[in-house]
Amino acid sequence: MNISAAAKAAGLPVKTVRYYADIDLVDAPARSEAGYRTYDEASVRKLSFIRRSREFGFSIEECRELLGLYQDRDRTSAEVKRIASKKLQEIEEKQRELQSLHDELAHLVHSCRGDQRPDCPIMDYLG
Amino acid sequence: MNISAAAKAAGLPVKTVRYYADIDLVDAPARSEAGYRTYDEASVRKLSFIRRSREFGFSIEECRELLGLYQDRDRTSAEVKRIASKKLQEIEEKQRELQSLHDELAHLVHSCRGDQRPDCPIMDYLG
DNA sequence: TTAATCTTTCCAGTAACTGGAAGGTCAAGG
DNA sequence: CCTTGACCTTCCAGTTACTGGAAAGATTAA
Repeated sequence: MNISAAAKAAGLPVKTVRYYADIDLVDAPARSEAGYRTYDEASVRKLSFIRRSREFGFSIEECRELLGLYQDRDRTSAEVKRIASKKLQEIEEKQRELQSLHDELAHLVHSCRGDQRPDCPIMDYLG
Repeated sequence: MNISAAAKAAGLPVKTVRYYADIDLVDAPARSEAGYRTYDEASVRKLSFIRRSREFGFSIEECRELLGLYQDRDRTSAEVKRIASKKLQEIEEKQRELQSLHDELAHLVHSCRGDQRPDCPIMDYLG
């Protein structure tokens, strides 16, 4: 799999996929005869995991820590569990925030007439 | 109201409040005798509007556009509704993604023995 | 064969802050 | 009145996480 197929599968721009290897967030991929980066399913899963983590406000460094959970075989599973549980709590908090954001916006959208009259409650609320 | 009170009321860092005026996203605030920025309820509402919009995933430029919509009463609410509906769909997609991230991590946490042995069963998952 | 569409590296630029120095202001306590 | 400490100011530099573009090599489809 070349970089654009992998990027598409992971839901990331090609540039970003290269960038993540440049900063050693992921391993440098194998290269083809011609020097093209080649990817497999495992690297795509990893990139996808990073994308999802990034979308929810985890910094690159936090992603590094999360990936480390899976990769550092020297860690005891107790430590993995502790770190993962902490991140899980953070994710659950983000879920609650996102839900309230969703409810708020949904309420506004549904109470908006959407016609030609400039009396939209979205504007009233956010203004 | 000085900048820190306004920032607190709007839920933004002081630095960010100054930044938003620097980039002309909001009007430059009035100044006290000593040169301190002074804010009123209206400017706090506007800053709060921007914070909320940013939390909904609008970029600074989109915030500029939304502020323009809000301030131009000749626009129809249909246009505002269209933009807000699009953002709502994006939030719903984010919710699905966040759930999958949650599930993945929860699986890791729950399948971990939590003892001293480094044999978490899904450590191989990401390659 | 040729045009289009990949891919590479490298370097520069962007978005949206964020930190820190150097210094002025203000309210409270001694 | 003086000092202390928490404010505030400007300016400039640094950060994070990409993102764009040039120049050149590789691959594919017609």
